[in-house]
Amino acid sequence: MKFSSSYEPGEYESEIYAAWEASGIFNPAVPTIPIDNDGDGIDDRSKTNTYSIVMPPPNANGNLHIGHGLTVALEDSLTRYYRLRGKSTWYIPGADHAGFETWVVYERELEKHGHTRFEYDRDELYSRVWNFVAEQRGNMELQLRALGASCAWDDLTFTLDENVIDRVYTTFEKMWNDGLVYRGEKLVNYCPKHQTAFADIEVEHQDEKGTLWDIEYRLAENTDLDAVIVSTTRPETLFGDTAVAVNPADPRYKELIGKYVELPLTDRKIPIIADEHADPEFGTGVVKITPAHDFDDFEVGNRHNLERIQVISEDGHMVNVPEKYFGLTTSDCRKEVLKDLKEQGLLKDEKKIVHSVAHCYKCGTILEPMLKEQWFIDVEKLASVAISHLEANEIKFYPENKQKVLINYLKGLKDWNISRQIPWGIAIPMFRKVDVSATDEPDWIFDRRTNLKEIEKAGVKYVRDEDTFDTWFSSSHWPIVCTNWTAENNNPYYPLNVMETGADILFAWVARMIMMGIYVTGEVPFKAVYLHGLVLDAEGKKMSKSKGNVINPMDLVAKYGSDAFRLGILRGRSAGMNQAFSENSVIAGRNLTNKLWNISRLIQSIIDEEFEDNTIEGLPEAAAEDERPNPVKTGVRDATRNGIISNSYTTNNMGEDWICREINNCLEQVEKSMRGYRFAEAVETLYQTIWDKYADWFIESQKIFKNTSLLKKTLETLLIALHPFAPFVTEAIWQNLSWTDGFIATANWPAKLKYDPISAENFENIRIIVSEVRATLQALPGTNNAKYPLLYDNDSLVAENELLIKTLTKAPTINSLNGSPRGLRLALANHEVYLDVSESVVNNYKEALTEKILAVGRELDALNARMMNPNYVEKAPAHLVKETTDQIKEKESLISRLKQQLEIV
RNA sequence: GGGGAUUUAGCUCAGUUGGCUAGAGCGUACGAUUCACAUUCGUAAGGUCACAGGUUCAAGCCCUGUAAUCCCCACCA
Repeated sequence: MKFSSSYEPGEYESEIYAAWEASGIFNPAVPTIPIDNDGDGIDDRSKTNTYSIVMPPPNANGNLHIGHGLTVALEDSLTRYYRLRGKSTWYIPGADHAGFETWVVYERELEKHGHTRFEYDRDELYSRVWNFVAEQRGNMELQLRALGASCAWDDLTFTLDENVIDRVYTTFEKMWNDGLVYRGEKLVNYCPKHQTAFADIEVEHQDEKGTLWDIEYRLAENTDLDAVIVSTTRPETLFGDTAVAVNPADPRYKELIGKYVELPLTDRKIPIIADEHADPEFGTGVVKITPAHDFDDFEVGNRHNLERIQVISEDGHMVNVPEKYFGLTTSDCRKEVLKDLKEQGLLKDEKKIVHSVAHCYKCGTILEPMLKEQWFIDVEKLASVAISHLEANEIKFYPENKQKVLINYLKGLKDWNISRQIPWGIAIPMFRKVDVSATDEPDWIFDRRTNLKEIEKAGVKYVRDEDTFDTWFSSSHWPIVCTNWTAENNNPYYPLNVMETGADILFAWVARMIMMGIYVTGEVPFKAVYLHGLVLDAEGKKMSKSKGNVINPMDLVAKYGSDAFRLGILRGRSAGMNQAFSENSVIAGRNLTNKLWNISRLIQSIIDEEFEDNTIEGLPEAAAEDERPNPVKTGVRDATRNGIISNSYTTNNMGEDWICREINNCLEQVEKSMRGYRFAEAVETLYQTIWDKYADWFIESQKIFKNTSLLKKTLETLLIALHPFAPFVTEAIWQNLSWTDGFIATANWPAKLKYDPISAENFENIRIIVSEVRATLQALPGTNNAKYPLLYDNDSLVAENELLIKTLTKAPTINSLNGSPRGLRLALANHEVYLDVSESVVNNYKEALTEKILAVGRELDALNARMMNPNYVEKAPAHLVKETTDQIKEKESLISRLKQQLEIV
């Protein structure tokens, strides 16, 4: 006996994964480079059936978290399903240099050792981080294997691989030539701690309590008013004020437009301008304008040609301010300014308010709007082309509504800042002219030689821009670089069949992949997008380190097995929804794997018994166990795909026909669910079929009538169907069964089973009878352990299945009454089955019987009411009306029988 | 301000062109048993499908409105 009494995932998982990997079955069957074997000049691969999917690359030096666990469960189920369906599947793994994330980790590391980034130059830092990542790398790859990800490891793409950088530079050059890249001085969100700018999308806004101060700005000339009051939450920025604005339609200040006010604490005079930005309803209706430190004011400044005075430096200290305040931090400066304003009587009021404040998503530092020269992508064209492809429904979205959400986002998209002031990333391939005398040469040139700090072209010297690309700029090329798309080859793996990723990066990543995919290849990069929501803790709360409710997927894998984790995390989950997750669902998954294991164990023992019987009768002995090729042990497998081995089978009784029907339904349901990306539904269907139908009814009935060919066939079918979701246990069983061959991972998806539908339907009656016997036994008062003989009268179905019914109900005996009823008649409309109990027991059951009659009566009333409605009879489909009529007959017959019973008592 | 979603059993969720006498897992209660599996088997309880209208022979599902919860984007001097 090779099957132990329970499934121990730890004994099989790593061995099985190693065997899969070594055998090469995870590599696509169709080459990923062009071929033309038939010599017709057309790439043969474009004629084949491919399925491609790329992994959103996990951080190269990190560990997988629960979201990765979900991603793998989803993507690998798809991959394995389509592999079984005969497609050449290519699941491409990746690793992310995770620019900013990794940089933050490394910078902390530097700090720990008493260093700062400013002690090193860019190239030095880059190679230091590279080594740091190299040392840490590999954990997450092992974890992906533990989760069963059937990806093509040879094709793993790292976001800093040469081909990635090459492709990114090619695109950037094209954009530069197309005029989609420009260098501009703009306000950007800037983290003073990390000293880098961010894209709008990386900024986290939080509502916070703050103070709104009213400050008096005195008029510099004589008018009706002596002064105006402005309100601000950031008094320290007043040194950067270059105007105050009023709304042109505001009658209160009409006369003041064009006049000047004295800027407090300075000797500057600034103009009063008219701009729509000033809201007459807000505060006094007068607003100070600080173009260098506020996004709205920046716009106002552009409209009125105002000077931009930067008063906060990149490391968060005051500059370009009166001596007294110079060099202070912004918060110290604020205190000083408020104190001084108060002394001069210019601070008029202060109010507590709640306003939203921009924070660094990594360190939480308040972001400073900072005036900087950066590289920007003009997104207008890219976005509008993307919108037209989206509106043509070239990409199917799961959930559907995200398509609209994405279009809405693209419509309002602003130019994209792609410059980052951190060394860990892909260098921006732009060089600035240093020789100012070379007036004919452009200020900036594109050049790929970013390994050099300085280059010379046509005798002119240029120095490299020190900035790196926003990681989303390079990762927007992900489907292109992972599939090795080129303009020359007609790559059958591009576009991807599906892009599966988190709904939270729809804008940051998916939107950009679509824009870039179309820009580079002319085609959308994937045919479908499946977005998963957040995995929340058991209480529905977001997981976070600070809350201490983080679930580590690897812990669950170690405890219950990889399959249990996958089944558990898929359960009850649907596209785009944030959903709770608890260990319980993993336990349910573990129980299923164990159930399946034990089903297989039983079936194998039945096969073994038959085999022994046959050998006794002198049939030729099968190959000894040891001679059977075991790919898990040898790491080698037959190159041919497996067929289903047990193709010859027949059904011999109703239970067998019934299970064939149920398995067919299950297969159909799974196929349908997978087409619609309804993973939870597929898992649910398999769970029900394997447990409630196969084990509880079919296997139980097979304890009486053994049909080994059908047992083999049905077990294989269910194993294969479950394989995409529970790859390890199904493979472990497959390898342990005596008659299977090769890997289940490359088996063929099962065909529908043949069966007799009438016979299958009859088995439902048996199930109804058995269930009624069990329920009645439970309901009989005071008869907990009692077993009663079964009696029946004039019932051919029961007569033919005496043994089966007796076994399933655990009745001591079952006999025909031959026309003289006794005992308790069961509540069955079409069958006469009795429990052989004494009159006193029946008497005790009277109450339950009455209740039952009432219940059936209520159902009957509802049905009758339906039929009384002439509109129903007239308008409802005929088959429904007939169904109702039949049900009425059945209920009536049941009631009359139960009433008879009651009368007898 | 703009956009998107959710609300079904104690909990987590299914319920796909309306046919439902509303399902599952977990949990609960009662019972069983050593025979593939106690990671088991059997039985049961538990729901005015958020609320109010409407359309329809028929509404959990479609329409209108209301409430609660949540997310994203923009803005908040």
